[in-house]
Amino acid sequence: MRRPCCDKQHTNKGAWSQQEDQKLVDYIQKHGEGCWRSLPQAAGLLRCGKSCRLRWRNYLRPDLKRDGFGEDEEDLIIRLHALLGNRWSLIAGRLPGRTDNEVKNYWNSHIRKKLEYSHRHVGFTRLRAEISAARSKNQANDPETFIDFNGGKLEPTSKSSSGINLDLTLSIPSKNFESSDEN
DNA sequence: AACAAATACAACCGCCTAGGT
DNA sequence: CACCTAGGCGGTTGTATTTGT
Repeated sequence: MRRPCCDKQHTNKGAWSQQEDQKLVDYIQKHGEGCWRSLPQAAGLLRCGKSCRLRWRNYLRPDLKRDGFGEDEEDLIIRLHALLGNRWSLIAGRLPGRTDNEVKNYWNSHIRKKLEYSHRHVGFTRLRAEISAARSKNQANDPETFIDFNGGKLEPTSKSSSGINLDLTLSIPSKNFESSDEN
């Protein structure tokens, strides 16, 4: 049996209050991130360490964007998802100010529906064909190689108008590569 | 106006893995 | 090596809000 990450009987659950947020922010500003297990007690929070980490990373971090996703970002998510599947943290790593949770939620609630529509109406099918061709070309050369995949075309590095880094230099994972983008 | 259904997103859960011993 | 732990991840759930009837 796995030991629970904390004593759940003595922790709060559910939505965070403003006071809890403030305690967490204050503590991290003073001491920095790290040692999430001991943080709740040190910060005076009745929360599980994992919960603190999640709250900080997904909501309280000062570098997070809180506005909606732009077209550039949406396009990049679609392309990255076609390459990587549901590896949300990798995808989020390419989107400054975005979290894996945010990207995942956005995918599930917005993009997936759009793509279901697009699948039925040509456009996205063509994009996937391009991606697939790029993939097999790179794998054929050397399975360990890197893909330079810029905006769906094999072109040199560039940045989009909104400053998103579109230089998709990605090491191809050996397993689960043909992952769940068919749903 | 009242209710139901759909949507959006914050948060939780359990598994996996890297690193330390 | 095997074992343990903390941190990270993706899937899923819970709930507040919005939209439709």
